[in-house]
Amino acid sequence: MLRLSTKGQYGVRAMFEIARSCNHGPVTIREISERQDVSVAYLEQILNQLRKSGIIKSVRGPGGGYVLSRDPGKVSIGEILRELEGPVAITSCLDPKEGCMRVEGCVTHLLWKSLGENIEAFLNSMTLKDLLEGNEFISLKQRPGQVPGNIMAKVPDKTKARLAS
Amino acid sequence: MLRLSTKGQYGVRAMFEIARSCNHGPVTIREISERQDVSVAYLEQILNQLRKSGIIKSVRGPGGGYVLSRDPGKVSIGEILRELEGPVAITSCLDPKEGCMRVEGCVTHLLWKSLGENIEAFLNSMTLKDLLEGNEFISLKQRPGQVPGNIMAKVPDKTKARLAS
DNA sequence: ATAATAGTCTAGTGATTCTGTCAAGTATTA
DNA sequence: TAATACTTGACAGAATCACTAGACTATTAT
Ligand code: FES
Ligand code: FES
Repeated sequence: MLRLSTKGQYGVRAMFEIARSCNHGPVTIREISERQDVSVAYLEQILNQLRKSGIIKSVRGPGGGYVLSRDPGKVSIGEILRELEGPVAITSCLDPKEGCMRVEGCVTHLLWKSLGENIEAFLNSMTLKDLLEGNEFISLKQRPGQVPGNIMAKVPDKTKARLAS
Repeated sequence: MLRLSTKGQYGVRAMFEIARSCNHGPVTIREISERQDVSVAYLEQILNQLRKSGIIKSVRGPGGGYVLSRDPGKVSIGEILRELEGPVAITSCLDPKEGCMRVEGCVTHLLWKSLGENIEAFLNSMTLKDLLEGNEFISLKQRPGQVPGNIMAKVPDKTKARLAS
């Protein structure tokens, strides 16, 4: 349940690639495609949508590609996903475009609303910088009984190597 | 993004109706249908699935209907949804039935995993009893700056009346 | 017995959304 | 002017969703 579409997933992975090269000039769609195993044609769609929102900028012609408009620390995962898939809306009742006549007196409405707010807070608190640093597994909230632990403990060696390069 | 199917939503609302009458004998599908505006035929499917999981029991014949197998406080929303829609799986990579070859070295895998665990914890912490008491809007976690406040403050009068009866 | 009540089970179907592909075009640079 | 790269809109197959239909079984009251 609660699956994210591939569009959103690929979008975040593409943004990671752009963020990773933010000090090395623009990244081409082809490069992103090769590094993340997503077709060029599909990425075109996704990146275009993100460009229109102003989150990334494009450079045309030879040597061109995509660059971040902002600091990686200022781009949240929530923002990327909202642009590609619309706002979090667990139920149609909570979708600004739809709504519901039964909200008043509905026993579950606040439940879904609360869950949605939780998710949104999580996604907004996570940025591309966290992804670059391998911090993505730090939950927004530590539940009772859970201990933070060593930040790099769970990061695979492979990832460490890529991040170091 | 991240929409819950109507099946899950209706399932929780149906379970609420069964829980509400847990001291008044079985509830018929017809009653649930009328109180929650869901078709009898669709509810048949949903309740049958929940019955097979053992979460509710059925009584056939006149005067029959459905009853809870357990205390409302022992039935979590997570359990209901898991039964109807499978486990939380933000991405196919996290779905026990699918998986992914790229997990090692994938920069987003832990992000989605962490989000999924957060959601699951929220859903598991919420029970039918909370719904009956109108506590459903208490977020699992109070974020910094948020104050708990009066528990019944946001509950509509309509709901209060229904809960009192 | 039998009629009425109420749950059980299996299929199937139209609508929608998802997950892409394709092709023709525009802008920039060497 | 050729090569590189992004831009845009249309479209199509597959999968999932959100139900509906219909035939069947079990229980109780009369
Ligand atoms: S059914 Fe729409 S708010 Fe509950
Ligand atoms: S793509 Fe499957 S784990 Fe990241």
